Amino acid sequence: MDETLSIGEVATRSGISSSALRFYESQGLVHATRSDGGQRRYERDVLRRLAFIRVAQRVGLTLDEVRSALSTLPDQRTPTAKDWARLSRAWRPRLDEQISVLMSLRDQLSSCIGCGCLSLRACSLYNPEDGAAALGTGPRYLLGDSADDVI
Amino acid sequence: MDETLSIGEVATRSGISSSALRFYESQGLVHATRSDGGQRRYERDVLRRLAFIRVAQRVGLTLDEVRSALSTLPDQRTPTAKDWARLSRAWRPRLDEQISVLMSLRDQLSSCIGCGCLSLRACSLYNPEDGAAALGTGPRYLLGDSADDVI
DNA sequence: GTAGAACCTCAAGTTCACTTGAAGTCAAGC
DNA sequence: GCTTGACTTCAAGTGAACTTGAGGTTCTAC
Repeated sequence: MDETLSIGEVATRSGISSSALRFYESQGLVHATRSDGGQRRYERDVLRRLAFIRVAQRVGLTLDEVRSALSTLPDQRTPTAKDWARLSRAWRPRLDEQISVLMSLRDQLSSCIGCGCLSLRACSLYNPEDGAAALGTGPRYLLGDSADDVI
Repeated sequence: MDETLSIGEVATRSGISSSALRFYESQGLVHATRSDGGQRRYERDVLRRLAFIRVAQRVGLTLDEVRSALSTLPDQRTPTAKDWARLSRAWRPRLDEQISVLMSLRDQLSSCIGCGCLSLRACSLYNPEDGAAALGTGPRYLLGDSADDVI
């Protein structure tokens, strides 16, 4: 009975696939030691770390942001409940904002449904307050551009 | 003064880039006639269609879903305000669900912050009610898997 | 000691919603 | 007539978060 876990065990217990675990390691999100034969061996506290990652993703963080957050954890000792609480507290405003954006979208939609306009200054579904600017190339998962004077 | 718009005019008025407009056409989301020289000419009502697409994306629809929705519009006549209202009414439950998922995440997070657990049955941040199953390959923008017994 | 499951690496593929670039054509004003 | 800017097509690239596959090694159990 040793104290470490194989990648398969971690995958089963965390619900995160082995390939994703290897990917996370390549991205510096988790760490594993190796067996004599070169296979990954995980400390038990990796599970909490993975839990953090999972929930952070649900909150909408990118893995880059997750890495930054994790990098503020102490290196020397196993993080405590307090450490994790500190990190997750930072999500609150973010969640609040997401919720309020969706709620205002819903409310505006209700008033737009009456007229079927969908498209005007009067409607303003177009101009969400969050000025999420140029996102570069690639897909846009949330559009935040402005587009006035349509129709 | 003709009645149609060039791609540049549509881009300016809709806030959607020319390349995106061409892409939308290739995906069957919008339609354009052609000038004698082969350049795109848009009817004025394309702007409302684009408005619909934009807002639908903000609600979280994929372009595939947008195409399905648009395909229920009448082919023979220009869609009326009523037509658009019918389509956007379908978004309401979707928005409601998104909001409630985020709100329960926020609430659970609040109670978890107290203990820093982030990871347990007691916490349940892991098991969101929406059973969004195997999403196939590619990135996961919203995780909905279950992973019990972590830690 | 060996079968078979589980692991390893590395490169390439996947999805979505576009963008970028190359190489050429059209349209408007002077 | 000519320049210039706006347009055309088509192929390939982008970013995020992984997955898949090929080809090989290790671990465990009998």
